[in-house]
Amino acid sequence: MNTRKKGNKCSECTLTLFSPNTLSRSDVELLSKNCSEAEYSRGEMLFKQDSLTSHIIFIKTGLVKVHMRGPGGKDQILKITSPNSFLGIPTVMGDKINHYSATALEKTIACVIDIDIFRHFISRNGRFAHRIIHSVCSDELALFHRFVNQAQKHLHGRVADAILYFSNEIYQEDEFNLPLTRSDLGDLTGTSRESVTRTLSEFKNEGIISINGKNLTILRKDFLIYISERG
DNA sequence: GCATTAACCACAG
DNA sequence: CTGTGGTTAATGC
Repeated sequence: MNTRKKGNKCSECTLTLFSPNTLSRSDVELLSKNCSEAEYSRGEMLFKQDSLTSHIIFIKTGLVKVHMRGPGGKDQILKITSPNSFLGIPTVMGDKINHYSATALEKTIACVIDIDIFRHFISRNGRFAHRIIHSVCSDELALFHRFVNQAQKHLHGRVADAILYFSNEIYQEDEFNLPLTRSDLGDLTGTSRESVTRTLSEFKNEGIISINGKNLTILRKDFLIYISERG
């Protein structure tokens, strides 16, 4: 496998921009020798639950779902990862085996980084480590919120949350194409695909959103927020 | 009891 | 992959 394609310099990669002024020139040089850019198409797995890991992945463009299969065999989406973030840190730092899978939701370009070099940066470069801890912590906070919301809100609130999440966090638009199937939305909101379908058409009938297929437009964001807040 | 919520199942585009 | 309808279990008046 070609690790350094012509014109594919680490110094120009968004990874080095991830935390400005933290990686020295020699760090970047080292990184160049231990990472490789890869492209994943929709539905392709970046890594799979229960398999061994040997890499950290940095998402440059695209969208990835991080999901875990539970004891009942049902999938739960833990989070959706957008560009400029790392994937697989908990696995690499906490265990050797992936506790979850990662699957591309759309065409995704990512940098695959050797774990030893990643650990090296963490232990030698305080600024880099700080930046990583910061991102791991915001992930954890976001997860705490989702966890509580999931447990305490009703179906409508959870689906409203998901719509607002895509609109606010991912697309910054009121109109967008859902990157997930209904079944995936069920896995994300902890419900069944049928309930997602029903809830979305109820929102549509009530004039809160307009939806056909994957294309969704938020018509009454205030209502959506209201529903999100009161289960 | 009766109503509501939401999962599960089956079948049809 | 989606939408729909019927059934069913749990929970709350």
